[in-house]
Amino acid sequence: MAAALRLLDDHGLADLSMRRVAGELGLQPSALYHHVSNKQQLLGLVSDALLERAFHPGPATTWDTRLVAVAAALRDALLAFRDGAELVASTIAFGLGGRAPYDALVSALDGSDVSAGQRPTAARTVLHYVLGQTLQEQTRLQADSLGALPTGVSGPAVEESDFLDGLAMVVDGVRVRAAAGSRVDEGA
Amino acid sequence: MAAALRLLDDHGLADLSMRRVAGELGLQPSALYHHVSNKQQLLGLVSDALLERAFHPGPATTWDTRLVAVAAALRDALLAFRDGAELVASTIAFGLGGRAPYDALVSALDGSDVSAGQRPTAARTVLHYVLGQTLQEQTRLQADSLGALPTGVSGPAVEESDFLDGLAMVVDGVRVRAAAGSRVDEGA
DNA sequence: ACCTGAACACCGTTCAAGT
DNA sequence: ACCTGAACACCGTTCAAGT
Repeated sequence: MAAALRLLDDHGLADLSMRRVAGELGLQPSALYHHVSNKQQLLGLVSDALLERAFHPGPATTWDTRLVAVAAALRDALLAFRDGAELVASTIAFGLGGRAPYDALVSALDGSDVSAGQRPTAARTVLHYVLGQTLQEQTRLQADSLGALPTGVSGPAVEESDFLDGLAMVVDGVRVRAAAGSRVDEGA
Repeated sequence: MAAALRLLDDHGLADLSMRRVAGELGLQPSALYHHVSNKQQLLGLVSDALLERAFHPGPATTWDTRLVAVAAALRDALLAFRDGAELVASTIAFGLGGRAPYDALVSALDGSDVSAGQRPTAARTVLHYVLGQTLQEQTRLQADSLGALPTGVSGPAVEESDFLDGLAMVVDGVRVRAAAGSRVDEGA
């Protein structure tokens, strides 16, 4: 995992091949198949290793600040490694890793008025937002670092506020459900 | 494009290689490089061709029903081709195609109280939700079609209601912004 | 303008064989 | 249990050469 993460961060996801990982370890490619049954599974393990090292949401008191904190921590983790968003998004989509972020989002809703039935929906929605937005961000950042000069010396991190704006919208959507839940309670 | 879409739908994205597309046309692989500068560009064109054939949102009167209609039409388009969600999501993420859905979402907000500055954010948020959710849905559908027996004869399209539930949450988030916009107007 | 033929530098995966 | 060596069936891309 250490070798794979080093390879990922130094050369990108495209170079994270079975042959290169094996080479990094001084092994033949076929040796990896004694520890993993195919490349997708290895990528799932690398994705989990990345999250273990970089995904550390801090504590927060209310459910909505917790949701924002988990989302921001996930974005930070994905941006901490080259192609991190692409790797984690794809392993999550194919269900071979990256369950920690989803679980953290569901836990963030503990003590909220969002009904138990709606929490998976809320968690998935926030997760899709963070993955999609961060993937696009990271792709653009890497395109810029290869592309033309920084024509506008464009200033720092225009993207972070974009991220937080969209995130606030999603959280507002969840809040509407929380309000509906508490109204039902009050009505009962 | 017709050959590529046939290949995609019959054999999946993994088999949509330059060599297979060329073979389908009775050409050498190198011949494709006279029409396209690399594989990513070709995938962008295939993605746009897919959307042209399958993405047809119907008309709707209010901005929020329009948003839902565009989102549902996009989901339908992605599900209409094998690996459609994966193809379109990746070309959109890398900025090589699939601009039509984003544009349609922005247009859907015409006449809403969402401010001009917030419309791109709202459109991106809905777009990320649809792509992420549909990718996960399609992946699971295809895993099921290969995997074990339908143990529960599980009933039709549990996923569609999941999709609509999450979509409603996102649209609620946008609605909060629309309400904020109209309140500003009333206040002035 | 459009295509062929051949080559370069890679892939993931399998499998017999070794220790 | 863990690994090597060799092979199979592929990749994307380049480039001289043809018409």
